[in-house]
Amino acid sequence: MLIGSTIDSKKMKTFLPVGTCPIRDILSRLGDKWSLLVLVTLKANGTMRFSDIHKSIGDISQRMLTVTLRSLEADGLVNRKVYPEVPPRVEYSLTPSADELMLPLHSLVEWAMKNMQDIVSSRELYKNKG
Amino acid sequence: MLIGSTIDSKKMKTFLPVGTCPIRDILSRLGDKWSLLVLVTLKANGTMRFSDIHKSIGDISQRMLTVTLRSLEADGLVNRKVYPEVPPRVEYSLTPSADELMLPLHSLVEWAMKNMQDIVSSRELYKNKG
DNA sequence: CAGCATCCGTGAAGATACTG
DNA sequence: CAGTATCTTCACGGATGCTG
Repeated sequence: MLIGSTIDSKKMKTFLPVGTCPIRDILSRLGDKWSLLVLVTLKANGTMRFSDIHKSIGDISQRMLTVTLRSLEADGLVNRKVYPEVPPRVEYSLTPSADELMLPLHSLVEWAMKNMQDIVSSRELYKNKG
Repeated sequence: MLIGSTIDSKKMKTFLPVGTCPIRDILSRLGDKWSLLVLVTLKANGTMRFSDIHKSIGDISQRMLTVTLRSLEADGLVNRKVYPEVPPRVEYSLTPSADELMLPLHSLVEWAMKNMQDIVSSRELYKNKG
């Protein structure tokens, strides 16, 4: 449940604006083009170097991988460890917080797998008629 | 787990591009600015009219509410029932598919509630130092 | 290797006005 | 009431080039 309150005469539940609602905030973060994919990649492979994540995902640009990793790091979802070597080495891994996130995410993924066909069919139907 | 395969010598798990991956597809849908909020609003209030949803959410534009509802309808997540009256009345409700979605979503929300403070703190910390 | 800087195109979304 | 139409803005993300 989002943070809601009952404010009008109809007893209708309403919700806080995005700036103060944790769910809207977090979902919009995770819902960007790459965050989720980076998290799942790190989950699947454990600690990874920048170039490995890049190769693993394939169609992400260097810039967007950097941006995404920085954002996840800022949110405390990934650890970033720099080794002062030449050539440089940077390793990324999930934080405990992100590990916890994987469980709800997993059930969401299961829902998606289960309902994927229906959604595709529904879209097709909607497109061809309305 | 996303749809992955082991392709290179490092046994690194890789993932399919967005067009063919149900999870990336669905998450990007749900991760847009308003879909989730509309779904949760409908879950909390049951069947609702257009204007009620509009009032309940508050800061969504008429246009974006229409766009979002159409998208959810196309995906088979909301029912749209039009009553041929004057003035017109249109009622929206969740489909069974969307109802199922609420469970994984709920655990995601719980994670968000639980970790919200840490995330905010982490962001603050990141901003002030790096 | 792991990035940062810069430029730029595109689509998402807001504001406003109008309608059956 | 429940939209549609149009215009505009702006941030996301891609491409490219450079660097410690």
